[in-house]
Amino acid sequence: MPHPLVPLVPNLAKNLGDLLSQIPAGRVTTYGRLAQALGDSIASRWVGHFGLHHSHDGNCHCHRVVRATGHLGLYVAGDTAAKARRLSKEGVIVEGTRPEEMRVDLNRYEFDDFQTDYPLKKLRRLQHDLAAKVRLSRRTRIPPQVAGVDVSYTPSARGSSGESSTDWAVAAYVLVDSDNGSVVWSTTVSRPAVFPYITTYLTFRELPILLELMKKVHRAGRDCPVIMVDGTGILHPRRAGIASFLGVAAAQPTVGVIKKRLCGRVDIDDMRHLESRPVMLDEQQVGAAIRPTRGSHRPIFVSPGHRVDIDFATELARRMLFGRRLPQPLYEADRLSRSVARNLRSRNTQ
DNA sequence: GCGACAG
DNA sequence: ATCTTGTCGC
Repeated sequence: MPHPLVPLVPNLAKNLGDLLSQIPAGRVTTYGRLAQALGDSIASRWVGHFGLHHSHDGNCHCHRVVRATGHLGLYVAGDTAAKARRLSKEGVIVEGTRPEEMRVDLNRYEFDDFQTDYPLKKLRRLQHDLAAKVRLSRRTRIPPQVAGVDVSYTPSARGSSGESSTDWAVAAYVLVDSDNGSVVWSTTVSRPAVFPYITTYLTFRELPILLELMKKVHRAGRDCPVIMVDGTGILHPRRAGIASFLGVAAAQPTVGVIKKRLCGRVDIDDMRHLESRPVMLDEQQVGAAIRPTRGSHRPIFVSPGHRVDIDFATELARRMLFGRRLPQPLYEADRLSRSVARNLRSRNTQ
């Protein structure tokens, strides 16, 4: 039985292709405008990446996308000068001679009348709905075993003709003994990665494969009382990181751990080894920063996913460190998923 | 100049 | 996340 969350993930590449096809000859738009038409300007970096790596043919309108400054930017089917030639042929005046100076007058040519249903807005709605289901339950007992999950990727294999193919995702689940950090059991799952990485939308890239992984874990009778996730929980602009999604979807306690702060404010000056400091977001504590090692002052950031509170999430992360920067379940899940992804790549390369 | 955003 | 060589430091 497919999970209700999975079919709701849109085909963002197709949505973007549809938007591109709407830009008429003689007009241009910007990467940011396209991202807004998708529903969130934060996606503009992915739009730029898509512009340079999508499967391109002669009918594609991607040469009609320029930077917010009016500068032409890069082109998938040649250099910036080739992009300029195509625009000139369509009646757009390109100023400047050196490629990095070439620009168009956006006041004159910008097209922004997109027909769209804003797919990323719908995903934000899903995040708000999910946040309302999160329960921050008090907990004190560290269970005898703790699980960690992480996802790695194979670089997309590029054919000699230059067409790009889909990345493959590899998800790993590692069960660790909480007294000594040794690996008790592990498993992995692989599948194509369809949704792109867009910050604050990581859930829609990785939740489908994590749910498939959890199904496999359940069939093997290896469910765990608490799962650590390489991603954040309520430490998220909409209080709905991937650890919260996984916890609610799988109805299990989850703890989110990240290496780089996603949002919120925290004072990390002069932290002592294993000290923790609150991460605040809109006057509310959403997690904690922990200095995990003696050597580096660089903290990790922990937050509740579901069915745990901030104190438990913090204490669990501390207890699972065993001297490493990352809690042992996540360290092992990272190593395993990465090594399987590496082998997948070499198999596909030959 | 400011802000800078998981994997 | 992945791409990447040597280099620096314990």
